[in-house]
Amino acid sequence: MSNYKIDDIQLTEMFKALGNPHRLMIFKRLSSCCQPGTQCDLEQAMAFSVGELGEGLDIASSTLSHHLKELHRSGLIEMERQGKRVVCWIAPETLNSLSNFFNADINS
Amino acid sequence: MSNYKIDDIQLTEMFKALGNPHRLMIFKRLSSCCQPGTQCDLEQAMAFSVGELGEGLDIASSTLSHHLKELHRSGLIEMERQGKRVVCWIAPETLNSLSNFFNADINS
DNA sequence: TTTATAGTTCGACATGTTTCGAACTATAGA
DNA sequence: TCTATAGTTCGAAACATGTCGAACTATAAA
Repeated sequence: MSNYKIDDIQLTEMFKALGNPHRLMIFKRLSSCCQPGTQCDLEQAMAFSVGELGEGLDIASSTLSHHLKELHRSGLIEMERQGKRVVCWIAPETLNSLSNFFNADINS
Repeated sequence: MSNYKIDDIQLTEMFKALGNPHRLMIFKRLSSCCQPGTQCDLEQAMAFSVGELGEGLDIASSTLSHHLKELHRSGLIEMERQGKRVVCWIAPETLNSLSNFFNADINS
């Protein structure tokens, strides 16, 4: 089921976060653990490190860090230090909530 | 079914368009004709005029016009002059495509 | 304790975005 | 044809964002 409703301010922040090509790439990379039609409920199972997320993006690490901070602030991703690295994963319920926004009860 | 895949550039533009509080409000207003769990297949049946979309937003008409242009350029909405007014409606397939993006096959 | 690896924070700069009001275009009706 | 209504375009100002390199912090390993 999961009908948790995100408020408009947070929704705007999430879309703003995804409205940048680099951040969209990062988000897609993080989403790649989720099988079609299902929710990624393993959460951290397929988490990526900051360095892995930046591969192929051709941006400075400081810029990458900034983008990840934006994704985190918007509520789209979670971050946690694990030893030398910081790992990231899609915030649970995020995919469902956003899918629902376009799917159904948008009616304010 | 409808598995039309939007490319990353257009996707970024759509999210950028929705990443503004005024434009998100407009988009939600336009989506309000769609019933929960269904696609709005009447298309223009519940189209709104530019003026109607700006009601309660408390922005200048030039600003409203700019926001609608952004929503249109991103591919989220359609616009058409009907007499004295210009009417807007959600671009068909948009809601499905975006819902699918979060629902399933994000895998680039 | 020193060194290497992994990220973050900071300041600066260039570029985009939001917003307005004024001036404009398009249509319909008197 | 003149006027009112509905939107758009333009230029300017204020503000936000994306980017970098340099300097920093945190952890692990030699």
